[in-house]
Amino acid sequence: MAKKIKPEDEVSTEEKIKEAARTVFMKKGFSATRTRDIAEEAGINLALLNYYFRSKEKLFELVMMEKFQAFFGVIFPILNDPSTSLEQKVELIADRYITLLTETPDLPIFILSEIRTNAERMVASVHLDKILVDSQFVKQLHQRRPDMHPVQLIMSILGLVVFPFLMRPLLMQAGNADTKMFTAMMNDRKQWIPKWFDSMLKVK
Amino acid sequence: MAKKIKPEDEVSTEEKIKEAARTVFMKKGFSATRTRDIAEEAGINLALLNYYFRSKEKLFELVMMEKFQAFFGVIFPILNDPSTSLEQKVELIADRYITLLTETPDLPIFILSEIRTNAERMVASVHLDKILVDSQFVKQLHQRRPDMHPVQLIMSILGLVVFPFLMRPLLMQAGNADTKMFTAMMNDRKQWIPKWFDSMLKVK
DNA sequence: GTCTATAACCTGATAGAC
DNA sequence: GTCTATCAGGTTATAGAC
Repeated sequence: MAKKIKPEDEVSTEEKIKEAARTVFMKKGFSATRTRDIAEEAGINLALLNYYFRSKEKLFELVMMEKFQAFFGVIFPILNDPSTSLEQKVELIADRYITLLTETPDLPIFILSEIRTNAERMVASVHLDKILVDSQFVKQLHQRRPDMHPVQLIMSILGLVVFPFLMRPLLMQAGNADTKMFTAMMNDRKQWIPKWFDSMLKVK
Repeated sequence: MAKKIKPEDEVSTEEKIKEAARTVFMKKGFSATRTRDIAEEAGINLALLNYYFRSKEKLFELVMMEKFQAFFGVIFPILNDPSTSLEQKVELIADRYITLLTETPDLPIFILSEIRTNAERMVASVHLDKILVDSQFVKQLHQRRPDMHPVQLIMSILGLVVFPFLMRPLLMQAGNADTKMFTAMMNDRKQWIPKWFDSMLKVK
């Protein structure tokens, strides 16, 4: 307590802008966002945004890197953990992603939308190729089921976990689900996705 | 032949603009697209765009409705066909979607991105709720597996089929796949997705 | 550090000649 | 129908006062 100079609730202007940027960029994407929106959301003046972050692009990149990290940071450590089995990896991915995305459901559509315009730059910072090719996951899968392509398996798990969050706005608007029901459905998935893959992963 | 006034390759200016709009909107989305981009792509003047379509928004809505129809028009007739079994429906969905998306891989990200900004308007034109609730698919599933939620099943099929196309830019940029390999992987899916669901759909 | 005012630029849309 | 020129409004970014 004595160490703190500022009280908990006193947030720096810089952080206020960053937080506002997270909110607005996530909701509308880069192109549809105006710096004025961010300034208003932050409760500060437009000029301050440029004072702290130089430009809309620089501020965006900051947010993007953060979100990118949040999204892919979940899966990489799991895939590379030598102490877990294939089955446990599947279970962990399902569990961690559904937990993360239940908190921030807009994350996948944000990432995927912005990748569309910016695939080159984004990819440079992930190294999907390196990370996948010599991961524990790939080795384990090759040993167990050399006939299965690791990318196919990853895409299947992520498809089952992430895709519902991409359809969420449509489902909820159409009256097929409310927040509570959607969350319940996703928690169901935490249970049966691992079971589903268990039978798939059995040695032929 | 005698009926045709214009030769095959002579495309009307209106159609040239529409086609350019499809290309540019699909690639960049509404906000990031400038009417000047479309005019340039069409090889015509900016003024002509407004002459034929009045505004950027009107032109976009045209394209959007078309693509929306292309995307959802695949699944609805299959779900409502009384002459096919559940298993056949799964197989048809996988087959038709993978064929469609192999031709137009940008379709899903386009639809989902624009829904984010425009969920309300879009949903009005789909009636997901009505169409799902009293579809043949729902009836058949309820009879066979009353414990399974139809939305869960649809999301799973679509997740497995559509999600890879959303990851495509990332995979290809990262060097994990080229166009040919991606297409091969998706054709694999045409085969095993139906098999996968077959065992799932068996009566308990 | 924070504000107001404004510069500099971009973008959708139109007027008017041909 | 098609073009050039231009308007009107909006957007990012900065200058300069406090």
